[in-house]
Amino acid sequence: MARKRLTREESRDQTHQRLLEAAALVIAKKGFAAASVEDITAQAGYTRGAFYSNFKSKAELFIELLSQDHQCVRQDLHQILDAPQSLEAIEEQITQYYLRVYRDEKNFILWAEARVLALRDAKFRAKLNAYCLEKRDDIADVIERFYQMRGSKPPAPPKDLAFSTMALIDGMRFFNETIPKELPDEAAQNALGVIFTSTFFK
Amino acid sequence: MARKRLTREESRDQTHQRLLEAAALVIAKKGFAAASVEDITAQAGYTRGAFYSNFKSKAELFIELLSQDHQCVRQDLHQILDAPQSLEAIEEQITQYYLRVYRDEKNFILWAEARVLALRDAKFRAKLNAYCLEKRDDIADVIERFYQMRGSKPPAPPKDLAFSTMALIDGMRFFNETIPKELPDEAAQNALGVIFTSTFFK
DNA sequence: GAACTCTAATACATAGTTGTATTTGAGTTC
DNA sequence: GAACTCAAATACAACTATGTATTAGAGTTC
Repeated sequence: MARKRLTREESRDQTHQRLLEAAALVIAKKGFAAASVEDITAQAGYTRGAFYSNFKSKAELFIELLSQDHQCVRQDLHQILDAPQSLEAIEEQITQYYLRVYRDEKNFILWAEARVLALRDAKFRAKLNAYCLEKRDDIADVIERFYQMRGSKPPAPPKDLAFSTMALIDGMRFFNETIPKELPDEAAQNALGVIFTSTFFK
Repeated sequence: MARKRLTREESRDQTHQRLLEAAALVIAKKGFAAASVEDITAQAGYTRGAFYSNFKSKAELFIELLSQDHQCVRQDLHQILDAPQSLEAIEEQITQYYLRVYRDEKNFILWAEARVLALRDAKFRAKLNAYCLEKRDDIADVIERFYQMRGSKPPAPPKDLAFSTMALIDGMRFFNETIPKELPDEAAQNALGVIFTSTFFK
């Protein structure tokens, strides 16, 4: 039960990370605007002093939180996609990967919060857009390689098709979350599948 | 310049409506959570007394605001779609209609706010879902009639396709709003067009 | 037009939030 | 181990928001 005696830097990093995790919980639960600094630090087991000593503002904390999730998702995605493979394998792996991400309710809510915040905070929007474009480009790469493998031409610029894909998935995820009864997983996947198939495989 | 002397009911209705309009402005500007009752009434030229005399809560006001917009949009849509017409005419009119709705930034933001609020307020979500399903059914009707006219079978249940359509449009609208530089109107429309075409016209 | 009624203003009491200024104490340096 | 440094706690002052209770005054009723 010997608890390690932390160095100052380790201790600070621990606080920093705990605050981020607590913020994820509280923001998902109450929403970004309604989540007070007090709420976040209390959830993490600290007082507000810890917050102001670690972050300049709530928005800054939030963007760091999103950054971490973005990097995680991105890394996972690359691990799947970077090895060259067959069309069928890619399809299968993307589906599997997608199902995994799709299930994570907390992070889904965080990104939804982030999007509305981006509508009115220009600085925040700039950061978020950067992540968004990275993701788009990753997806556009896949689409481009996909069409190359098939030897056909994409029906629109791959980057635009990538935006469409992201829009479609996010939007469906929203309905799936708020009206699960009317749009169960199977229906959502089926509808997505139809559109993907007809767009990318026709 | 003779200002009409209003009856009590007229006066009350006027206040009610003005508060709704002011709320639309303020909520779009600051977000639902950050928009205080004071902000809203001040914007309308009243004090908080007017608010509490007209609404039970901010959420109730908001849902009424959304209801009005929903009914407007719906009525407009029906006016276009209810008269039987050719495939080409429908396509053209939907495009025109869509472009009009697509432009309205304020209401777009309001619905985005509404969606995140729906994630955590069950009562609010129930109301919003009702509007959402009405819209889905309207669109599903169009899709169904569309395939009947063409004499082919829809590739998925029309209601699910309707959800996809809504998801896609909302999602693209979001990118178009936050990253207009990367996704200008033409690109968004083009990408949407490709997906619609390949899904519905293949 | 006097008594009445209801809408919106005002007053009030409470509670929550923010950021900074200051203090405390655990880690660091020598 | 004494002096030092910095992360986090605490204290503080200003501000904002909420809902209700009460009041004022414009419409209504007779």
